[in-house]
Amino acid sequence: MDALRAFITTLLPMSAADFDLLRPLATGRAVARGGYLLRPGEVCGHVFFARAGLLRLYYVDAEGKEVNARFAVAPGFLTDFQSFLTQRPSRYAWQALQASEVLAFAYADVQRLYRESAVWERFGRLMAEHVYQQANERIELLQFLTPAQRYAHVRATQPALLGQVPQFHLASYLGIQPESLSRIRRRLGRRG
Amino acid sequence: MDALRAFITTLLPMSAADFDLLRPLATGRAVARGGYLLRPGEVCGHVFFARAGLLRLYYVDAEGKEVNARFAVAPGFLTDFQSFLTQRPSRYAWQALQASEVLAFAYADVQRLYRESAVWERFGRLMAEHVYQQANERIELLQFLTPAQRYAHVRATQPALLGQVPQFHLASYLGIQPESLSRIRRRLGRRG
DNA sequence: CGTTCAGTTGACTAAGGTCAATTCCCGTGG
DNA sequence: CCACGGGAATTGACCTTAGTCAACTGAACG
Repeated sequence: MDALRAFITTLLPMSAADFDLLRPLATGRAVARGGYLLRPGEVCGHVFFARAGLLRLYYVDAEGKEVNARFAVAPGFLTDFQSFLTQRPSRYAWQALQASEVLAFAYADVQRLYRESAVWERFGRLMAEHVYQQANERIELLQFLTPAQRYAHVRATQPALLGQVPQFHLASYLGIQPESLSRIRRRLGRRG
Repeated sequence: MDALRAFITTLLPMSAADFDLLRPLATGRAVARGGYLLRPGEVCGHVFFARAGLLRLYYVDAEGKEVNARFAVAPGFLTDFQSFLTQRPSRYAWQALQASEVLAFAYADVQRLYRESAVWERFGRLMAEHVYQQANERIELLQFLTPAQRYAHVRATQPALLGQVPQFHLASYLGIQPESLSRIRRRLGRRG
């Protein structure tokens, strides 16, 4: 809970009393390596806060291929925001790449919290804005950079990912094939 | 103003009194074809509501090439949300493709409105969530579809754009060259 | 008319995809 | 301790697709 409080405080400082409104809504949950927090077709009913572990969000395309959309490293929030907001079935899956521990917050609880607390309503806005900015960075990564530049960017900005995420998962995240990533790495030199 | 109220109501129904909090913050502005609401390097100090017209948001990449990020058709909101939220210089430009009329809402006014009105704070959250969903659709367009599929998708979901936006601007939006778009159109057949 | 610029077409290049074979890495069991 | 097995990573050969560059067409406008 302390990690959660610290994380939330970076987005919006709040009193202990305000934070206590959230506390009873949390449900702990452990996910084994390979286990799922969300499967395609399910409605994403929770926002999760990862206390420990590593997970991937992936999409299954028309040909049945998995395409990684993002990775979540603890500590941090994760959800399918689209499915969560609309309460419609998700086309994504959240799978643990390493054994992970999360806190889960249910949709109805979150919506009620928004209604009952101006501070949390504000937090909701800041969170949505934060998530938007992440999405925006991903758009710029995809639209303005070549695959090699995208790899270099990830290496520069999230070097921890390179060590923790298998290369074929990273390739999918970058929008290329594992073979291509291997060749890009050779061209750029293996430092990092 | 009526168009604005109607647009806002689709996101969050609100009383006339609540809407009246926004009314005095609006400043009208006309933009000639080719004119700018925002230039690269400027801080995006406003949220705009387009009452009439057509505009494009574009990015200037490292080689000086313009890449279209999105189009705004009236009625609708437009801003560089990233620059607006952080109040840091934008790397984008908003340019009118057709003579346009907008209402402008200044950053300080919007932030004050959030602080002073729970309804508008909520609207801010819903707006951020809405913008996030748009960003998400764009990510899916870029990451999961081939250029030809992207064109087909735009043709299917925003057919009005095809008639109003010059083809070379659309190509840039799709992440390809004008010559490639021309060939894709030939391959798919020119219906639409 | 002639100028201009978007759009098209063709020839060629470059970069990533695909498929198959091989090597590397690491954990397991003898 | 070492041999083996299996998935990940790499490499090679070839294919597909978009990019590039240049020429040409066509419609809009003065």
